[in-house]
Amino acid sequence: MPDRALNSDLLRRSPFFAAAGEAAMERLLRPSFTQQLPRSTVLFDQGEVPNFLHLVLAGSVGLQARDEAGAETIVEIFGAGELFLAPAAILGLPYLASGVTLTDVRVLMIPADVFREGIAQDPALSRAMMELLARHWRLMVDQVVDLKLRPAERRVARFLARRVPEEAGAGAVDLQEPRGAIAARLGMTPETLSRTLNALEARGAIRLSAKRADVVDRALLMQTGLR
Amino acid sequence: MPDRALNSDLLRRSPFFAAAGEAAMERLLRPSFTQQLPRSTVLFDQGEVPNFLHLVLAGSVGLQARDEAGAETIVEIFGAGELFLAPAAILGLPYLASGVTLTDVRVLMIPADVFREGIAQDPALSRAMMELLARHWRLMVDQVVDLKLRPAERRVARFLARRVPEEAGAGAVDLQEPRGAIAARLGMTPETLSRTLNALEARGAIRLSAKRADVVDRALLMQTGLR
DNA sequence: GCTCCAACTTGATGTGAATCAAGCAACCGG
DNA sequence: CCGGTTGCTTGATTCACATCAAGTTGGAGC
Repeated sequence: MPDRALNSDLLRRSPFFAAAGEAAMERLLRPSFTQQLPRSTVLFDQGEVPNFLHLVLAGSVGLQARDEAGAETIVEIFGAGELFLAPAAILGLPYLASGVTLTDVRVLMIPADVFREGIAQDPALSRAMMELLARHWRLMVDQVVDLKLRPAERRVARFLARRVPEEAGAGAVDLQEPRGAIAARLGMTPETLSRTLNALEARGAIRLSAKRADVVDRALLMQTGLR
Repeated sequence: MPDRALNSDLLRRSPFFAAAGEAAMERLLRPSFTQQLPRSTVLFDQGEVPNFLHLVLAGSVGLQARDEAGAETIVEIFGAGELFLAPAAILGLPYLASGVTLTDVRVLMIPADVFREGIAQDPALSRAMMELLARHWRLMVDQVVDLKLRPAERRVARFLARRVPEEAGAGAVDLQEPRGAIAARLGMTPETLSRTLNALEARGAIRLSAKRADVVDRALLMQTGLR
């Protein structure tokens, strides 16, 4: 099956499975299955106990948290190749956020018990897991710093820049996920995001088209004078 | 040495060593040593490569991040019994924040290489580490939700409430660390923190004295109508 | 094609918290 | 005891961003 081959190629490339090794990958994959889901599907709900780990094969998934008043936000967006296990699976605690598809999505569903057995027995897998957790912790630290120190325009600029290959001076950034989701991830309203993107375009740093933003000048985008 | 006995008791109680087991604890502790440091000491600096893991024995330590413009904030505050290894040690990457003592502090310094060997060889330790990372990830998720959804007064209320035993209706919260540090941890200025604490006192939820806040009415403090 | 609805943008106004600017207590060394 | 520094509070003002309120655009369904 060509599709299956394509998937396993993506998996092998993912930093997680690269570190875990073929054996662990084989072991986790055997009892797993993929699912094709339309946008706005709830993968799991805040408060549930995890039965699966999710690995995004295509599209993107948002971690959506709801506070006591019912207000919602997106904590993080995970794209193709990312395993986002919500450490809930490790701790055996209820999710503290929901998983919602932000685009049409293909996900690999890995049974949580198989995974738990795996990390108990396979040191390479457990090592890979630790590295994944460490990286994810750092992502969140970075976001906290972003929210505390940087104004909206700068957050948007960084968000776009991070999606362009490091060394490239320019590149296209897909914005397939709804504006509202991106805005929530960045801690602002859709209105503010819209205005900010326009401002960056006016500055000549990006060019907007339908579902993408073309980074024209990375240096300009990241310019520190940027408010 | 009575001091040593006291420490090891604290250590045994810490969720990390409780999970890691006596053997791992013994192994990590042998090559470690403690240090007594005055307030405002830098334990390690953003950008450095980690040589030690730190376990707070007394006092509190702040994870302080600096952005490109030189502005600073406190990402998290760690208190007695907490191992805060900045996953840098696992990944072997430079710290993305500095560690600064917010009070007089006693810390246990665990050599990073001993720790790395430990997690490679001892499954119980590696398991404990994973759980620690998972818990820390959740702390950061919680903080992101806080910053995105809750106004200043509510953040302060939650911060105070989290420091009172769950089931207790009232209790004293130590505010030993400088106001500026607490404000930064909460993503606000010292001025705003000061005003907010006054507002909570006016509301009758807390009573302020020198270096502490007495939670008088936990329910009132966490009241959802609270702006 | 036209209609309807959701997603997004654009504009006008409001506001929570930052900033700016004094005060004021506690603490230190002399 | 006293001048100076440091940390905190209090008050006046400003501003970045949210909120509220129309547009506008683009599909999806018929």
